[in-house]
Amino acid sequence: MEHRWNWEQGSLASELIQGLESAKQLKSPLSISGSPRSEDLGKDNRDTRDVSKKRKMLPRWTDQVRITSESLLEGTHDDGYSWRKYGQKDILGAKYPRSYYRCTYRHTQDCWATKQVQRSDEDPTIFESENHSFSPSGVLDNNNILSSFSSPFMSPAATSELNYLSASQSQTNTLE
DNA sequence: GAAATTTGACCTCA
DNA sequence: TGAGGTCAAATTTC
Repeated sequence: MEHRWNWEQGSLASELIQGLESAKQLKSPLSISGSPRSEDLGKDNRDTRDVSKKRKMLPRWTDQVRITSESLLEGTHDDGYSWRKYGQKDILGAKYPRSYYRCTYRHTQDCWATKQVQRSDEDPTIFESENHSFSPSGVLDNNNILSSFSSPFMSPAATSELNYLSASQSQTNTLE
């Protein structure tokens, strides 16, 4: 895992800058510190019942990225995780389904990170990614924070979404 | 044949 | 009780 980070940190740094620029342009609620959203923290704090059955416990944060033809040409970026899709759901009020991804090495490397990718209704070129990452000890790992924060969008997850987007756009073009 | 994705069912929570 | 999140069998891809 660590070797992967070293291998990628150069490109990740530029990705981070790009992501921040995109976030500024989008006026997204993205926090520079990559902290979990306050509303979610509040929700988690309220939930002090049966610990074993708790859901939505992991620290999480969202990021938004506009997918452009340029970013497509740049190829895929890896965020340090290998993501595997485990579900997709139609979300009430959302135009596009939400996809659910988890770390491929969940069992072999105790990697319990998950993320959700949701296309924006207003702008289908924007993908909102919500990351839930933590180390097995329950303490956030710095690499996890940075890697998930910096470039979660062109991993296989986003690539898959892009394929979907491309297909949708092709259909739209055909219909027009 | 192994790994990844799809998708319907099931579970949990508000 | 409905919506969101996860599981797991079936299917697809490499």
